[in-house]
Amino acid sequence: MNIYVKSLFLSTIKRLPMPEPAESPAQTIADRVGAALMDAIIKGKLAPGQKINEPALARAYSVSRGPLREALRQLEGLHLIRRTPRAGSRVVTLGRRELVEIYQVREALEGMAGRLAAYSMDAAEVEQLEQLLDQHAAHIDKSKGSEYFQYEGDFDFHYRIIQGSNNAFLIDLLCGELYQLLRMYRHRSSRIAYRPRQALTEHRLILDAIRSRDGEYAEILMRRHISTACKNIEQEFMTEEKPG
Amino acid sequence: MNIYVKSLFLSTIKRLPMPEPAESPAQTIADRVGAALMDAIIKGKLAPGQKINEPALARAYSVSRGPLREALRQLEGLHLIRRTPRAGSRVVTLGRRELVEIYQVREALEGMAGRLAAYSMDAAEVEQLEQLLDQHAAHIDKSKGSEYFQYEGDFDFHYRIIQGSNNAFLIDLLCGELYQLLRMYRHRSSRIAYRPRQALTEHRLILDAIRSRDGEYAEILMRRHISTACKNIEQEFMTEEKPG
DNA sequence: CATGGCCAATTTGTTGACAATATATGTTAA
DNA sequence: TTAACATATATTGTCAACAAATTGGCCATG
Repeated sequence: MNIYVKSLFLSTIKRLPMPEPAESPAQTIADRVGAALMDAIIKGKLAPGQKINEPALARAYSVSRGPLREALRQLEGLHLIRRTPRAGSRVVTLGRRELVEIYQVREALEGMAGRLAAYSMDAAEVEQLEQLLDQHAAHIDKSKGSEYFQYEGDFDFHYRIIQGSNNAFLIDLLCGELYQLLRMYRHRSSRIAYRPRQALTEHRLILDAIRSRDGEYAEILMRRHISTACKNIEQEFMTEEKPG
Repeated sequence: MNIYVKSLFLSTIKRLPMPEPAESPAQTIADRVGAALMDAIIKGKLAPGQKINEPALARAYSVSRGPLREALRQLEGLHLIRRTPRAGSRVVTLGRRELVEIYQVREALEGMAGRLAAYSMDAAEVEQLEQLLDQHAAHIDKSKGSEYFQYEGDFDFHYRIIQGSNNAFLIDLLCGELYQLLRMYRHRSSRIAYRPRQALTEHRLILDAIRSRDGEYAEILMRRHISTACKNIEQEFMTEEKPG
């Protein structure tokens, strides 16, 4: 009996120093083609509503249909494609209705993330967040052109707050599936009126609320911030549908 | 996806490992084995943390490994299994921390569902909901024993409110992935102190708020209701961990 | 001219075999 | 005995071929 316990104990110690192969490129083909497809869908290379031809796609990515089909299952879980049992898969079509629905959910979840972050983030994380916003301010003052960076920076801010919520399930939900859909909208209306200065101001307010550990206020501010963003994109949709 | 939900709440218990193809002819093998695995995980036939052996499982369900792997990808999206690239998949382990995390998300999302339902449900749906609660009351008065029905009834109530939210994305999120995890907890602590009378009372309050189109109040009541449920299950966990 | 059924061709679903990798076992040296 | 190494087994990942089913076109018919 002692022998069992001892050897078991030692073996567990031996495995502990081994870090999780998080960064190692030990990804499978299915994972890689899944990521590639995700990128292609978000960037519009696969148009919304487009039918997915498995043999053709497999040839395009130089893989077999097995991993491809696994990737498609994964993308279905991310709401990026819709498949009907024996009729094939299509890239999801995101309209104005879906925009509002997704942003309603996002408002609730990221509002919660803001509240939780106010309770869970430590001083160092808050400090880093402030530095991030300083960088954003510098970028805005310097170059008006680089809109792309503004978007990425916006994502970065929200991303860190979500991470700061310290709720693994929430993090998974927001970063895993919801954000891919958001990126799809972003890419589509890339010439949107983003107003980086207003966004930065709102970000600073949220940061202040988090720093003073006012979770409820952080949630309110985050919800307003997201609600505003939704209205901006929605307006873009209107001008898109009625180009007159 | 809808098929899952349907079979869930009609509470038809299948003893066969896989649903007969005749009942779901439009489904693919991967879908059927996915549903069967989901059921097996939720019911504990595949223990939490258990390693998944693909050849063995494939033999058990009389399928090839292709569809099985597709099903595993799907289950991974539902957070029911976790897979590491070349080391295989394991059934997810749900502890107390995960319970709180999931219920935090549930509280936010179902609270929102309650609010939206107050604005979107029509009079007929409200009426049907009231009839459902009347049935629950009758069941509680008649038979104290059938705890199982109480649970199913609880799910049914929440399910209808979610549907009433009229937000397809929210419906998909709550009914699709979150509810499977909830069912897993429920099955694990099946002897939980459920208190159907208190739940029914709270349900009636929520219904009243919806009927009077008071979305904010419906949200508050729903959040409290879910928060209470979480505390109940959490207490069960404590007695489980410290059986003294 | 429209409609309905039939046939062919493309596409999806599935399978079993093959290759690459990780896990387990057994052996040897310290 | 422990630790490290080498081998062997088992399991995961991948592929190409097979089976089933849907889509589209075509022809015949009302």
